[in-house]
Amino acid sequence: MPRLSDEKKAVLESMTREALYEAAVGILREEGLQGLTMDRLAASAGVAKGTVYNYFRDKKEIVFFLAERSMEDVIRQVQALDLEGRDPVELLEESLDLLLNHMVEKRKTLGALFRTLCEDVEMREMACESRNRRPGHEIREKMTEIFRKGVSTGRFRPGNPVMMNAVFHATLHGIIHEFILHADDDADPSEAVAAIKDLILHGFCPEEKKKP
Amino acid sequence: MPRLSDEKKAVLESMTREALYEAAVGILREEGLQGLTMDRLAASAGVAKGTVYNYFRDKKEIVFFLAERSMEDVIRQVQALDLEGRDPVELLEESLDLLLNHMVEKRKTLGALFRTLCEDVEMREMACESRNRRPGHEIREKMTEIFRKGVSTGRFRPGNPVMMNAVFHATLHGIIHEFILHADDDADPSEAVAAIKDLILHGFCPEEKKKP
Amino acid sequence: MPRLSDEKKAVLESMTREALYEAAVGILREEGLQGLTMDRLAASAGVAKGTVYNYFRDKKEIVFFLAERSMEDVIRQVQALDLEGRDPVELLEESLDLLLNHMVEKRKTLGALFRTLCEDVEMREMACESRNRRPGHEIREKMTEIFRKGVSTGRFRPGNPVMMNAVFHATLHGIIHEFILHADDDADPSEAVAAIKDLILHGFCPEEKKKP
Amino acid sequence: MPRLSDEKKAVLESMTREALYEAAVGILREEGLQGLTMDRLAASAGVAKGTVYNYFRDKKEIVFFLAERSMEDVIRQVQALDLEGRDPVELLEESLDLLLNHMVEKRKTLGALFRTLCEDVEMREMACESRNRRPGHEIREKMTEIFRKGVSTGRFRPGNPVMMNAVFHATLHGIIHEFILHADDDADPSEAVAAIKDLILHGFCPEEKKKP
DNA sequence: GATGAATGAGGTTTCATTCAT
DNA sequence: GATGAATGAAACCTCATTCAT
Repeated sequence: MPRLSDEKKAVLESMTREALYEAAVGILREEGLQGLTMDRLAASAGVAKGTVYNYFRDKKEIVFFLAERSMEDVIRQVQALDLEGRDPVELLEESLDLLLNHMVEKRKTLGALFRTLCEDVEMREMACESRNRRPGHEIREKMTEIFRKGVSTGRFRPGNPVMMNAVFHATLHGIIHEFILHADDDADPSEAVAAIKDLILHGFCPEEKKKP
Repeated sequence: MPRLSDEKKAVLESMTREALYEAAVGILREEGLQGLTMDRLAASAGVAKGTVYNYFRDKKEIVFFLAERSMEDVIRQVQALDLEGRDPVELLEESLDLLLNHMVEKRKTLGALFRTLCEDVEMREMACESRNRRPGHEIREKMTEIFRKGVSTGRFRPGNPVMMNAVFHATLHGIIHEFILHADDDADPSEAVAAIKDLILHGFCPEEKKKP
Repeated sequence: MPRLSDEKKAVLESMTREALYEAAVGILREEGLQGLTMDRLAASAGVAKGTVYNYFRDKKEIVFFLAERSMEDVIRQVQALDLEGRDPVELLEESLDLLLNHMVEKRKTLGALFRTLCEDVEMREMACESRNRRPGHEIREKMTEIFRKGVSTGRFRPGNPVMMNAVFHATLHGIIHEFILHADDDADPSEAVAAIKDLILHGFCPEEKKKP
Repeated sequence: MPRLSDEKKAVLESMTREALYEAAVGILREEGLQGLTMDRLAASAGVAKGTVYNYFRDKKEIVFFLAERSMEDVIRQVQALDLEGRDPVELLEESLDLLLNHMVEKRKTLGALFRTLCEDVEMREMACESRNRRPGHEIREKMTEIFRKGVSTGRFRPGNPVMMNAVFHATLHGIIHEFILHADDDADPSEAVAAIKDLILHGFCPEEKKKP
């Protein structure tokens, strides 16, 4: 019967992990990154301080986990995009939609995470150590492909696809900070989203017909 | 007699302020935001810790001062732009040049400042309390005018000028974080700057002739 | 049937005890006393943390066990010395050889143990509670006999044998700390050993002929 | 009038230092090294925790300070010994008297300190980094001179003076631990002291006439 | 009996701010 | 107005021990 026991354990463990995730996200939303202390996190998740350290080596690992966890969905969605035989402009628009929706939904969490990731020197180095640890790198890679295709097929303006991709992400990054984060919680972000799409699509793709 | 004494005082005071500014910027550049403690600031400026508190109520005020001080130049430059009888597209490009140059020059300082300003909940509220306290608001206002003109004259794409302005600043903000901050100190940012200009100008202004 | 089962149990239990001993000694050797945490001990011995507590009430008991276990050999050897009809000087030298050899071999372990035993107030009291719990007390008792004989036969200098014995052990104790412990791992301790023997033998036994 | 002010400050500072020293010694005496936490030290000295860190960078520095401070007297005394034209045996006895008296007086403090110094890996390295930082090194150096003289003049037994010196100090070290520390607080240590002197003097100096 | 996740008291250190001189 | 020692809240992290499975 060890099978059952193991399963139970796994379930319990994942429950605690989940509780920690939820608690952390909640704190970020309400009090910002400064409120995310180990004490508060433990209390908010309903576990002892030491327990948190059974799940994460240190605070940095928690932020990493949060980052990865809160991007899981959108990473899957972007990765699921089939590039073959598709118009790069359409692909850019589709992925932009995915990303913007995701950002609107998780604005607070993402905002806090990006800031943490940028802020902490050690953490930035950790993230850059291996390309693969940088949260969201999968998205960047997929998008690079789209930019490459768009440029090579002439559907995008000429330019270095890698640089365009970087500018693209920088823009999204800025949007999170400046825009969504500062907006009132209840404000309808749809107008802003439209303006951003406009900038990006016109900015990268030459005139002609875009999705009306 | 009191007249002269007052002047002396003012001069001395402004010298200390200046020393504090220089010291703070130096620390930010070398050690990042985390290194900016009151102890280090005072020591680096060559004054006592208590003296810092004679000039600034608390740490937040210092960061505010830094923000304002390090944008003074570019604010003046942007404000000096004469909008009358000029082509909005040209104006957009000119101001973009001003802003990007400024950003490249002061990347480290600005990066640290923006992050602080975003991060701290209290500080954000303080900044929003009165429109006028938000550092750089003068630039935002001037740029809004440009966007308004561009849209109304048809030189820019149709849209809400206020929203476009916000997207514009968000993009610049993102650029600072993602781009300039992460780049190696010695990396030549000119290619990135070009890509950004491309995005912005094409993104906001309809095809036709742009500055070659 | 129960007989066999009991035996099995005993064997298993002693195996675990042995594993714990080996693991503890290994940790002491490599990382010093600070590395000896219950977590590391359990992991290193290949058992669960809780299991350790089935074998030892608490951490202090482990250190006690280590102390006793690592002196077992030398205790047996010293106890095996036949005092009857022997020259006390010879006996002193023989037992000194035994003890010094032992110390050189197990310097790291013994060093860590002695320090722990000295340090912890509770533990010291526990050790003194009953004479019999003090690790190595058998050696002390045997040596007292030798000193008694040596003094009463005039082969040793006059003095209180108990006090001489205490000084003798204190010296050995100091040697472990200062000498063997600090020496490089590869250093040849033979010169030091010779110097110690010299001090002890000349110090306790009046001139004449010693083992050349 | 800055002169007076500076003096006052110096006095105040040295008073706090003194208070910290006294408090630390008191804690060591009563609760052993484990009781010496920053919290307790601060409370016991009547200052805030942060204040302790204004005087010592970290805990290790405190222990170092204690070590140096509690050996100051005896270091001065030993250094004051005039080696010229004196009998090495007499010198050995005199310095031994100084050291033993000192040890009897400060047994608890010294015991705790030696143990700390031995125990902490980092600290041991710190002490050994430069010969000069090892507390008490002045004594060791002076004594080496005595041993050198004693051996070269034939007043001591033949042998490597450096090694003899090391054995000498190891013995004293062991004495502190085993002997004085374990003895009841009220016990008269004079008999023990006599036994130690006997061991050392006979151990290092060949028969003949010693101080009666 | 074995397991190892949970516990939480306790440790060290940092740093913005105050205030007597 | 300048000074900087004192403050103490608050942060992160460790680890011996317990206990439900």
